[in-house]
Amino acid sequence: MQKPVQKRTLKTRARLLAASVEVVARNGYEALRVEEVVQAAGVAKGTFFAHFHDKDALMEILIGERLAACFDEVEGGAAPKTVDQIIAALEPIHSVMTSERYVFDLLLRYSGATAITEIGPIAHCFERYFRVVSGWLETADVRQDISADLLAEGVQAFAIQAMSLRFCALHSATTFTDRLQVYLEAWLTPAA
Amino acid sequence: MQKPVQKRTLKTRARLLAASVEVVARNGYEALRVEEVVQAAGVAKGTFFAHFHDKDALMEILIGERLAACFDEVEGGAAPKTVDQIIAALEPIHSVMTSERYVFDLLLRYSGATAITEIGPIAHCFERYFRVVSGWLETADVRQDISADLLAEGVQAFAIQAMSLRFCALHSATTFTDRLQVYLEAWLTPAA
DNA sequence: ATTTTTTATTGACCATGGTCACTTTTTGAT
DNA sequence: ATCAAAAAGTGACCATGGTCAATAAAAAAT
Repeated sequence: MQKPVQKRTLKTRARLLAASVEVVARNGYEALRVEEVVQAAGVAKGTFFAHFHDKDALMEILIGERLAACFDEVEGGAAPKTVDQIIAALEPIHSVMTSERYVFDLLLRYSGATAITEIGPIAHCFERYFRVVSGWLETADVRQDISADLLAEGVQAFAIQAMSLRFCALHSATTFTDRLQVYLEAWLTPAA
Repeated sequence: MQKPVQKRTLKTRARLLAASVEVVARNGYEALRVEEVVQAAGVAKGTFFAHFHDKDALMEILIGERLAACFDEVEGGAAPKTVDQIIAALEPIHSVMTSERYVFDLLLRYSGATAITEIGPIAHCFERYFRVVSGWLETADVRQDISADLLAEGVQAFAIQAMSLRFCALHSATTFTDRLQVYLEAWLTPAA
């Protein structure tokens, strides 16, 4: 996968990815079947697994790309200063992350790199989330007693918590945004 | 499943659970195969799925029971007052939760109730986690500007974050306990 | 006791992700 | 151009979770 020298390889991989995007567009991520993808791409099943270690690896790429596009957009704008602005700025990212329960579960599963040598697309996204938020917090209107990095880790933890509860029937009284706002105000601008 | 009136049903279910515990004891949760369980229990495969909706439902029960035992133990002790004491008190629970990556992933996946009518064993555990910690925080040496409930939600979020990073090769420099301590001090006793 | 009805069990079968020995294609050396 | 070696592709096959019509057992009705 590191050195796809042959032109054929690139073309096959591109066909597989294009077919996957198409299949996902039709029925969502969860409903994607490898069989469907290889048929749409016109290759054999074995070829799929020569290009992607497993189905999850393909999903990582697809979802990772979508999130990367979100990050590009988000980083294009001005750095948010307040809690409300931060939540608003992150909204497109959180929206994609919670677009499907299946997607969110997969994100959590691959949020950390298993081995140092292979940092997957999703782990990259979480790294980027951390860096972006940390960058904002350095000049934002927030508590200064702890580092922006630590604050950013907390923002990530609370965002994940709020997204988790979004899928939970028990806590559906509060909306995702409202909950995240309560969390982040308590975390970023404590009054104690 | 609600009304197992027949004695036979209870016996079969008990045999399946006992066999499962045995299988898990031998090779861990991840390696459990339904085929292995039904063979050990001496029943047909279909019987398994008449008693448990799917493999995950069995896992929820097994892991839920283990966690419940931890909670019983933890709740038996005195209420911790400081961050260090809280971390120490929760240690047995966090230990089980991170005993296997497979277990942790499953916990995250079922931490929320899908439907209000059916709160699974794992969702119950997280509810209990929340209640226990919230109870402690009411009389603990922590910030008082926000409710104990909100503080407890944060503790849960940070604990999950710390546990996640425990499985992440990128952030293995810091240990789980150290990281959680940094988080909770910043969350529960902010100096700003 | 016999029949009927409800409940539990069975195992052949299916769906789907993943493997691998073999074939085909490409590349590079002669 | 020809051939040997390397890379890519193939599809029959496997592993495993899950289904369901048929069967057996238990409970209720007669």
